[in-house]
Amino acid sequence: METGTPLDRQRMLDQTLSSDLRYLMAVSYVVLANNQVTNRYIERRYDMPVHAWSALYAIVTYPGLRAKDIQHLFPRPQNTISRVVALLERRGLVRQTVSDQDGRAKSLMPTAEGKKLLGEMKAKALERQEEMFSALDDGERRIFLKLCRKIAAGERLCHSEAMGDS
Amino acid sequence: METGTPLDRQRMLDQTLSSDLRYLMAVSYVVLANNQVTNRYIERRYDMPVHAWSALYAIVTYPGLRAKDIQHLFPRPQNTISRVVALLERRGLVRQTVSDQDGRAKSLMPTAEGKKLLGEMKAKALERQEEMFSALDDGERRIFLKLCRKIAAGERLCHSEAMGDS
DNA sequence: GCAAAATACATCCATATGGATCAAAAATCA
DNA sequence: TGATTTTTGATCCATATGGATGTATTTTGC
Repeated sequence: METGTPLDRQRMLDQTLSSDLRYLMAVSYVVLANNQVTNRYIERRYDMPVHAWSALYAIVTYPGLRAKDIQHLFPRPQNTISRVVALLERRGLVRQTVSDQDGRAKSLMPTAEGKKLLGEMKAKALERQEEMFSALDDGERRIFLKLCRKIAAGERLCHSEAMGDS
Repeated sequence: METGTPLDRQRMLDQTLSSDLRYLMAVSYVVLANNQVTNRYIERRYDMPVHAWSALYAIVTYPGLRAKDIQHLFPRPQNTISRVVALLERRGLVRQTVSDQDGRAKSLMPTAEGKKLLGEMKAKALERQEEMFSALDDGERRIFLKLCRKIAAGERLCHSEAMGDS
C-alpha cells in the first residue's frame, strides 16, 4: 500500500540481510520461518510439541540411547527432553528401561507403533525439506550442507565466550 | 549400536547430518545450538524474552514501522509480537502512537533509551555472530549468506503445501 | 451510503517452557 | 571403606507461548 508508509517489506528484509548481522539474521530467518510452518503442523496433526517428534526421531534412529544423548542431537534444556520422552511413553511410542550398566540412566527403545509413526512423520519432513530447499539446486545444497556442518563443528557454537557460557 | 557404551555422540551427529533429512537437520542444529546460548543470555542479562530484542532491533532500525511489519522480519505469531512490544513500552524503550493513516495500526518509535540499549545488544550479537561463524572464512561466509538468502526468497518457505499452510 | 468482509492489534486461556531443585546412582578420592 | 562430587533424570513453579476470540477501524461491494 501506499506512499509515505510502512517500509516496503521485501526491502526491509533485504536490508536486514545485508546489515552487520546478516549472517545471523539470514540463518535465523530461514529456521524461524520454517518452524512457524512445521511446529504448527506437528502440533495440530499429532497433538504433540515439535520436540517430541525430534526425540522420537532420535530414539527410532539410535535405539537404546539415553535422554542425555538426545540433547546432543537436538540442543534443548534437559527437562524439555525429559517431558517429551514421558509423553512418548504415555502414548505407547517408546519404552524406557533402566540401563543395566548405569542405574541412573534409562535406555530408550521405540515400540512398533513408535517406528510406524516416525516413518509417517519422516516422510512429511522429507516433503517439507524438499519445499524448503527447492530454491537450491543439487550443487548448492551440497555446499550449503558442507558449510552448516562446518559451523556445527565449531568449538564455540555451543559454548560461548561472548555470552559467558563457556 | 555397540554393546555397552552409549553411541558415540560425534558419530551420532555426523550420521544424522548425512541422513535423508540432512539439510533440514543441519541448519536446524546450528540455529538450535545458537539459541540455547543466546536466549539464555538475553533473558538473564536483560530480563526479557529473545523476541523482545528482535522487536527492538526492528523498531530501532526501521522507526515508524507497525507491529505487523515486525512479523515479516521475525516470523512469530502475532500475539507474541504484540506482547513484547507492550513490554518494551513498559520499559520505556519504545513508544507507540496510533498511525494517522490507519486508525487500527500503531506506529512504533524507539526512545533514546531504546536506541542506546539496542546499541549495546547489537554489539554483543556481533561478537556472538563472529564466534558462531568463526569456522568459516570470508569467502565461505559470503557463499553461506547467498544460499540462505536464496532459501529465504523461496516461495514455499513461509507457505507450505506439504504441511497444508498455503 | 451502508452492510459485509478484511485487517491491526489486544486479550483470554490452556499448555509449553526453562531455571532451580530434588532424588538416586555412579565416580572420585582420601 | 566411607565421604564428597558428579551425573542422570524427574519435578516444581513462575513465566512464555500460541490458538482462538474480541474490539476497533478500514476496505470492499452493491
